Amino acid sequence: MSSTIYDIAREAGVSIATVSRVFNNNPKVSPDTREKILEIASRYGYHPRAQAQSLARRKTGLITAIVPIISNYFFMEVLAGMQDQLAESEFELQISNIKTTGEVRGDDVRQQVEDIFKRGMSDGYIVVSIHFDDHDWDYFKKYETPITLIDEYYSDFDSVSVDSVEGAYSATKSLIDLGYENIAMICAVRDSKPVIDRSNGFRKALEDHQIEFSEERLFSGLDTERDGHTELNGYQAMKEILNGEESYDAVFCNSDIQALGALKAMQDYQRSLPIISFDDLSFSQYLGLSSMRQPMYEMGKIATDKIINRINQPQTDVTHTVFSPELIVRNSSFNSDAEYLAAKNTKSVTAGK
Amino acid sequence: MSSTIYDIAREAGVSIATVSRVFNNNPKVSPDTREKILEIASRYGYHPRAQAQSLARRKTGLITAIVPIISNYFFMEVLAGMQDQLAESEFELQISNIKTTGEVRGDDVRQQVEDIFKRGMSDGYIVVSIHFDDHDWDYFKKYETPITLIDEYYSDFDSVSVDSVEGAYSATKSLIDLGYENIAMICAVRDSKPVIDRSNGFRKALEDHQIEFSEERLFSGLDTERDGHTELNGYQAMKEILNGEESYDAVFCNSDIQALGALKAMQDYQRSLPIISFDDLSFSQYLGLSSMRQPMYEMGKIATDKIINRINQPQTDVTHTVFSPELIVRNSSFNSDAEYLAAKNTKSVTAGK
DNA sequence: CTGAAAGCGCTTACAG
DNA sequence: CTGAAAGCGCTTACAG
Repeated sequence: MSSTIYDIAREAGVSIATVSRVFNNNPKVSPDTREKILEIASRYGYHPRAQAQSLARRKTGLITAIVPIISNYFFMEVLAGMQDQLAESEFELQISNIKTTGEVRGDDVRQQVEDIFKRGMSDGYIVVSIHFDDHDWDYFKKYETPITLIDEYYSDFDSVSVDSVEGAYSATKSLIDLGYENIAMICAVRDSKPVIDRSNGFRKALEDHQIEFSEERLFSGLDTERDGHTELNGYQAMKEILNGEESYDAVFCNSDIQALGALKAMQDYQRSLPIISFDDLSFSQYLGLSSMRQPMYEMGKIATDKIINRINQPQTDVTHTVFSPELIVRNSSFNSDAEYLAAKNTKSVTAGK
Repeated sequence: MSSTIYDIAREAGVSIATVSRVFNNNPKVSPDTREKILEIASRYGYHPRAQAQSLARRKTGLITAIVPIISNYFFMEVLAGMQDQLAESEFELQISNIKTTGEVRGDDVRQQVEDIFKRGMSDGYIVVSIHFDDHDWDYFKKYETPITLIDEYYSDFDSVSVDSVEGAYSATKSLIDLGYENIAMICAVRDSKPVIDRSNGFRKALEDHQIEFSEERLFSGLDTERDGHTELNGYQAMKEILNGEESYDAVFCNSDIQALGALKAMQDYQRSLPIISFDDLSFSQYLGLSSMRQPMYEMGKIATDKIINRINQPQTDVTHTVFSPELIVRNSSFNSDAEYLAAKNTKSVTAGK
């Protein structure tokens, strides 16, 4: 394609080493030479080819975030944290999306992730919301490449996550504390990691408060796109709750995106049930939706910090950061706005920002 | 770091050329040799380094999507289209985010984009929702690299976009046809490209229907984050509309994300105004929000198709695809659900999916 | 079917 | 301050 270091060197009447030095900000180049080279380079639109540099330097200056398409909104907020943290570093961010739904099975997901590691494109990888068992993670150690996990835990890789079980427990408990007794949960695809954790927390909270748990309290929706983390899935699940025999008096919902659908179902069926969900995406505030807040931005920042440290200091001890999600109370927790306002004035409630 | 082609060749007792052939699926390798090499490679976790391959092949097999952080939700849907289209090709997708807001000025944005081109990381670039004047785009031609534009137009690069002016015109007209006469518009940062186009369409629709246009009909909100494409901005703008002297009877809103805030403002102030917005993000259906639909998924697909063609056939004629956005009518267009239901049964309304 | 060799576009001691 | 040369890890005609 375009010009190379040889073209510039020839034109400037110097060796390629000197041209290289100019672009690496090596101070040992005379001002005159430097200026001349810069001028010629800019005329030719020359810049060292990234691939050639990585090869010669034996490092790429890149960090790759590996993200399932599923994580959509969640990831957008994590991403912002990564960006901001990276801004002060010498690394650039690349994003690789992998498919985790549809006809794609577990093995296939592992293969996709492995392919990314194999290509050796980056100096380090931040893997977001991808869940494997210990055996699989263990297998990846053979690539000897720095890896940091977000929203997942494995003992030998740095990680940052939120305690989902505890989060679901507190959300459910807060509903119980508000006086609701017959609580349902909107799940998603039952064997997905978040659903397993959150339904466990839900169950435990009920049992700890002498409310009988049964599988029938769990509604999973029909849509399995993105493991059921869709508006449609939440709509379907809530519809089932509203139209069933049992009359539930409150709902804990697996994710904000599903809650959006659930809210719509309540509206369509002219029924209203208190609901608390999980994530606290940026739009939830505008829906008046109570939610367990995952500090996604911070998670992105911390993970980025960890991966950079590990790239620079491969031998440091592995660290795990686990956040306790915080409940953001908004009016969806209540049967009416009046109740919400009343509650806001007592200290039992953490006001939404 | 890990093993190279030399390690594998030595271990297998062959030349590196043979190892290379195996990984390039060159049929001219004896089955025995192939199997042996594959076995050894898998034991070592060997795979050709992407950087070295690109250098030797003089192509990277990569397509980079350059995206402003601003485009968030819009981009998520475009991305899905790119993924699906890429699945059948030999290319992989990389995403590069650039900052376009905060302290970052126009020149800085150009510099960020240029840096990406310069690094020469990819065989082609899809630039999403980044707006420059002709002079700047012209300047980029010197990189002689394939570029496709989404949500932007420049004569010498392939592009796919939506006619924003026309879209705003139809949205406004549909409000007028419904009988509203005193219509306000929620803008965002006034000199951003989408706002300029959409307010022009808005203005033209009013004027064509003998409704006087004035700058006072335009409400811009205070928040300038992401050029004002935020929930908060929409909230602020709607608050101003509701609390002003003038009593407007309907609102055209610059984007769905702002409409979300506007809806919340109506709720908080216990007032309801018919509203139509622009984008039709996936959640809008669940808000009952009428919106001009941008076919984002298709735009992603088409752009991907164009860039691949150009990489393979650099000399083809430049093509431009311009969509006319389609109005998706939901109940936010009306003063009450009853009106919506009534309208649904006449043919003047395109039903929401 | 296989190997020796040139080349991709850089960086970086080393020597001066 | 500058250059010659080796090396980064591959691919790909060319010759056999």
